[in-house]
Amino acid sequence: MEVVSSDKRQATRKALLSAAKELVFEKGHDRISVQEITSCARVATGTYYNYFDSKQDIFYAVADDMKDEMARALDDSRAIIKDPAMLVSVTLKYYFYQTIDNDDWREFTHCVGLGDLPLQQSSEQCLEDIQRGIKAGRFRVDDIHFTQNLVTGMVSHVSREIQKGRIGRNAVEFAIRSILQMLGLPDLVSKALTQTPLPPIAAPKRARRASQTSSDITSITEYSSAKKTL
Amino acid sequence: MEVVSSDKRQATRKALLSAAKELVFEKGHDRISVQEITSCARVATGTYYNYFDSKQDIFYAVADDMKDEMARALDDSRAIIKDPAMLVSVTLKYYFYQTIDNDDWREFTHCVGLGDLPLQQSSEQCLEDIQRGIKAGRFRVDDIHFTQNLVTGMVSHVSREIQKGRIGRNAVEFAIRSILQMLGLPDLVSKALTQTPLPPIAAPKRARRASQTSSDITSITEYSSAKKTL
Amino acid sequence: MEVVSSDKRQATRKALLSAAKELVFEKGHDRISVQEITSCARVATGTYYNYFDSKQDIFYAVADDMKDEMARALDDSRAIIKDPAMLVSVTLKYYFYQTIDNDDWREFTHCVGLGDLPLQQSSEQCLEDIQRGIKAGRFRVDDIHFTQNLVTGMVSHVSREIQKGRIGRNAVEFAIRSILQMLGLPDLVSKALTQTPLPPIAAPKRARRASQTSSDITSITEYSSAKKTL
Amino acid sequence: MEVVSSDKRQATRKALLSAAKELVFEKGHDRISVQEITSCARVATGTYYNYFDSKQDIFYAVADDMKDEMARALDDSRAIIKDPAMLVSVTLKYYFYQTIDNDDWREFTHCVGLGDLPLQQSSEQCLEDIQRGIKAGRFRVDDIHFTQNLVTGMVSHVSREIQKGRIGRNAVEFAIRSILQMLGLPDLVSKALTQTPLPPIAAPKRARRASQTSSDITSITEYSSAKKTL
DNA sequence: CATGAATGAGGATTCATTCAT
DNA sequence: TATGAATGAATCCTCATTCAT
Repeated sequence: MEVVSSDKRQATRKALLSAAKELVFEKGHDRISVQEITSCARVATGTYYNYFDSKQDIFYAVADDMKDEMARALDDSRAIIKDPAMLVSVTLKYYFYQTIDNDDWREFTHCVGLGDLPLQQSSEQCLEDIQRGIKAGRFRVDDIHFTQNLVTGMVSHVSREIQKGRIGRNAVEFAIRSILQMLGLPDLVSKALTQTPLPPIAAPKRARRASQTSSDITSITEYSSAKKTL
Repeated sequence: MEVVSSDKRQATRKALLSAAKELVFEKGHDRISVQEITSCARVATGTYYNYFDSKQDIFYAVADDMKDEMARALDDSRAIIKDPAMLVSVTLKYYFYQTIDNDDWREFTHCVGLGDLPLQQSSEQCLEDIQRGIKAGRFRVDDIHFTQNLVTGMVSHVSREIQKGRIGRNAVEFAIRSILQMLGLPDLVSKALTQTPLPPIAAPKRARRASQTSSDITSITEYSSAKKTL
Repeated sequence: MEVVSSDKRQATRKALLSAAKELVFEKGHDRISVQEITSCARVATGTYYNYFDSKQDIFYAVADDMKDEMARALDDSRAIIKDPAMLVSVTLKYYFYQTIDNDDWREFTHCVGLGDLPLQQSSEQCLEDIQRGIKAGRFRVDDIHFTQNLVTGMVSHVSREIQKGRIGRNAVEFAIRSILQMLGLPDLVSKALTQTPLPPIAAPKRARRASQTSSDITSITEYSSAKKTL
Repeated sequence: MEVVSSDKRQATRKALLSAAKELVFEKGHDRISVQEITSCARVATGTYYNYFDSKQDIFYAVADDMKDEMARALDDSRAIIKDPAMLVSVTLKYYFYQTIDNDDWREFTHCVGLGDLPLQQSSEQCLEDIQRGIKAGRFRVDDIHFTQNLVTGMVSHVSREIQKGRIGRNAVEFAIRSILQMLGLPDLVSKALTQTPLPPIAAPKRARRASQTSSDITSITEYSSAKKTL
């Protein structure tokens, strides 16, 4: 009974979330009305407020949803990694590149007025990862919470700097290596771990409508391959 | 009398523009009402529509205003440059860095819903620059309009890529060198011109409130100096 | 089974009534939603409509509930009174003072939009009382129904006048005496019965929060003792 | 120009106020929607918000309006009174009886959720009256502000008590006499002034629809004449 | 041109009520 | 009967835009 009800409830909630997500990418957050969301989700206006307290609320929920998607996509890869250091390395790398490259996320956070919010590992999981490494004898840190906080801060900071073009993309590897060193790993190990290529993780993407930006200057996009030489 | 009236007209228009600009940086574009703009500019509500056709209109005007400011700041430097190639080089470099670094512009275009609009040289001026180079015998191009278009496109494209962190900042010099070569300059000359340091141009900036982002992770900001080594 | 079900039914009904009553005294009638009532009564929204036909309905029911409480509190006193004239006298006095002094009732009726509804004996009971007096040979009236109606009307009228301050509180005794005379009692008896002090009846009251009105003018409250001399 | 504009503005404002006042007496404050007010005032919905900030606001304005009416009605009488003591006496008496008897005010404040707000002289005017008496050598008080506050408090308190029927109407004279004594007048003078009959002041009244209360019991209203004997 | 009152469509939010389970 | 999700009309309020003066 609870299950049935819960099922229906979740379905409606999901419908609203999907509608909201879809609309955000069509128009900008402030152009969207609650009525548009509900009619797009094929429910009545009032139904919205059975699930969210205010118009803004749903956007935060969508953000959480996207974060969960990210996390889930990574979980499969994380599951088969035994080495704590490798786990940290892979996880950080994943979030770095998602923050930088996941245009959906960037567009969404901007549209919704969340600014340049970086995609990040939950601090809980980060903490667990560090603790696991300590138990396994691979990490050595003084204050575990402070360390976690610092790691989170570094990721956030470096992501932003890269996004703003103030530092290059290879700063990612550099940052991860530094973090691993901070966790007490020897230099060489840090370096080695960093260079391990990312296992192919199916980062969630929306179906894209053809971007109109590059189409008219395609002949120029060869320059982006220049990054290898720069 | 025409002059006086015209003066007054420009004054009112300027007041409206200033009000709009100021408000955009305080609140987000959609939080601003026409009535706020007019009351901030100390004119009546209706007056607005003697100068602009719609609410959106003023934001485009503000954008143009900011572009003009940019252009004027550059004009002094351009005035003393005789060599067309140098002119192109300096101008492109200026707009590149403005696009990338001028946070006011970025914030403004975003707030106003103009997206990631790059700051660019007007196509007219660009055309003139190319023509001047041709007359002076320094440039050699087949189709002058096509060339101008291509240049504009490249700047736009490369700016965006840098902003997204997909290529490093040094892509700027690379791009300029490529453009100069496209215009028919020999390799060495292109290279030389590119490396000429930018004369100090007083890029217009608003008074900034201290950013709170990096302050709490200052110990980490050393990494941003890493960009030199990366 | 009918009994069990009926028991449960009454319990739910009571829960709703209590919730409604409680909420009325916290917020004003229009601030209360059906959903608040149900959640306060710990039942589902829809359950409400198994007991009441509309939102307003429950407030009438609460009013009846309060009236019943009043009546019950009086019943003990009435039970031991044998003399019909005394019964009428005591009953009328009770309702008079309840109407005037019972702030809960006043607040409630106002909040709920019932206006200045006086607390009154049910006309049925009033009729019985009169009939009993007639059978006992103490009352003498022409038209029993008309008399009952008149009594009811007088109580209602006098209560209101006292509440509006147009006549003093002692009008209560005067009114009762007049009614007794109307019922055919000799003058002296009427007078004597009227002056019989009210037996202490535990008038139902809610727990009150301290009134903040008089506290700041305490030095003045001595004047309220003036009522004895006026 | 200012005058013209102001004229129109005041006209609209007045229309809204009248509409609101009228509607309050038809329905209860919460039954009234802004749209009803505006349509009753024959203006557009939005116009309301050019004059009042919220739905509640207009009711406070109506209250002020009614207060002003009261004050103006009294002003003629006040204008011809030279003696400060007489001025105080007459003024207080006026407000007392308005608070008690003005059913419009009572109904209005209740409907609007202002409770039993007493009609009072503005504290400014009260202060002036006291000061005038002092200058004329008729009053003698220690702290003028404290005295004013006390007077205000007494009026408020006594009004309420009378309304609740806890003290008789004659408490009015008693209260005024006490106040005059507080202001330093000799006993006999106070008494004499108090008994001066109120000059006939045209207290503002709305056209009343026939009250349904007393109509059916008219034969009983003779009892209200009982107040003389009580 | 300037003014500012008037407009009314549009949007967020609430809530009495219904109904399928 | 109980449930609680769904409904959508109603309400408050905002604001771009118009227009008479």
